Amino acid sequence: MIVEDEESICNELSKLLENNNYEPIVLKDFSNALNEILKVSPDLILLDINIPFINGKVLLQSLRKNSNIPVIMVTSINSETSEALSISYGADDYITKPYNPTILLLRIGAVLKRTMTNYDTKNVLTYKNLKFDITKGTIKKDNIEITLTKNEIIIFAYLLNHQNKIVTRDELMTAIWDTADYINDNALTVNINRLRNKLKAIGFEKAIDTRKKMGYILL
Amino acid sequence: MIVEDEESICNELSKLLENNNYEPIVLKDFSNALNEILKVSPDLILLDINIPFINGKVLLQSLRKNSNIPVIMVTSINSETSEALSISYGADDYITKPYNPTILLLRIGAVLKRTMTNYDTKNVLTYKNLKFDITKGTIKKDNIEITLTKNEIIIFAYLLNHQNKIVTRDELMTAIWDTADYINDNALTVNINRLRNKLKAIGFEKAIDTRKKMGYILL
DNA sequence: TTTAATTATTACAAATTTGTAAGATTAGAT
DNA sequence: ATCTAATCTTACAAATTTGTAATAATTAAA
Repeated sequence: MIVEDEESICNELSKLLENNNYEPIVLKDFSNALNEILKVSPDLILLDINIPFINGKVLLQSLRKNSNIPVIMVTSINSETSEALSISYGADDYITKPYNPTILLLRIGAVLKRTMTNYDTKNVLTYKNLKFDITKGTIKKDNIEITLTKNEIIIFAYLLNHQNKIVTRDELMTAIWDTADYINDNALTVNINRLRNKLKAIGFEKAIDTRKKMGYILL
Repeated sequence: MIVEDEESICNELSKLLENNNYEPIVLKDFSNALNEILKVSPDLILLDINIPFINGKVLLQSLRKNSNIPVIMVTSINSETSEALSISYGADDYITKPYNPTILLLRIGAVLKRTMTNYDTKNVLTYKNLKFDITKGTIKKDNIEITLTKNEIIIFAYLLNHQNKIVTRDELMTAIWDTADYINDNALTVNINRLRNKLKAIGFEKAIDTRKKMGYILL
């Protein structure tokens, strides 16, 4: 995700990233940046320190209260103080404008490599403003924590790994029982129902949407 | 992991990778390559197509029967046929010698980026010649599959994420119950015991080693 | 070699999870 | 607007998982 107000730079960056098999998203509404970031949940953020409405460092600080999404700070001034400050606010790396495309790509690769292997990115999936510990089967939102059972974990993980795509009932049944022609096809419905009730308890009433005759989708 | 017989190239590559925060391991014994690879379970393999004892392509083919570890093929001949063949044998990318260091780093970054985000790398951990589906809590070895319970999943995942390091009983208790001063400290011992029995059933009798007064270690 | 602390094993009861059945609701086709 | 197939809800019994306690085995220190 590119968080940057100069449109020419946004376009340049988008093209560069697309050509290297990334899927750049440009953040436009800075007034609601934090929510937007949490909603999209990008793999990495290129964050310009000088954006309108909100200071980049302040945004980073609030983001860090909810998320470990890797952030590379982008700034026009090359000062050691700036760099040190960015890192202390929770940035993963720091780069100055004008950037060298190759160097930028290498830094992105390095940050992703570093962050993709730690516990949190391997075992904790993020969905909006909640964190799903896939191993423990716990979902944390603010200070509330709920616990999922084995089948609920499988369903939620599957939906999360296919977010914004319709997932068929057969797919889910195969994920749980390794076969879709389960004796009682209602068993899935019941398990979905149980998961939904737990999600409702933490304020996600309409997270799992039914697409009749097609399947389910995690919004 | 570097699979290459020319020592000068090995040294060069190792230095390059170390300088970029990777942890290169050079494979020396080609006669037992497959087992060695599965034992080490590296994040990525640079595989020279012309190594002694075993043909690189054959090695890749046997590897793919057990593992999805990303592989970049290295060859001295630049032919489209070679490239197509490597990919068809299951390589993730292809590069020719002599390589440009920057390009190599970019390709490594690109391959890791691609592979780190798919289901198998996010939800399936590899341990020796078995695969642990962290979401379903199943361990597969050859054609045998065992199922772990919630606590066993937490313990095994924790040990796996701290492989070859001693893990204290307190750490494990905190991982399971969020607090180490659990009412009955024997509960952990019992759960370790249950996990060990299941691992024994698939031929991993001595995987979890006790380090008395210190904790446990996954070998 | 003996001793004491640490870790392992086993069986059991309580708690949780799961599938099932039976009935209620919903949405889309006619 | 009606009907029907698809999905949902609820309660219950069976199966699984879990912690506990009592006892056994092991290891490191004295």
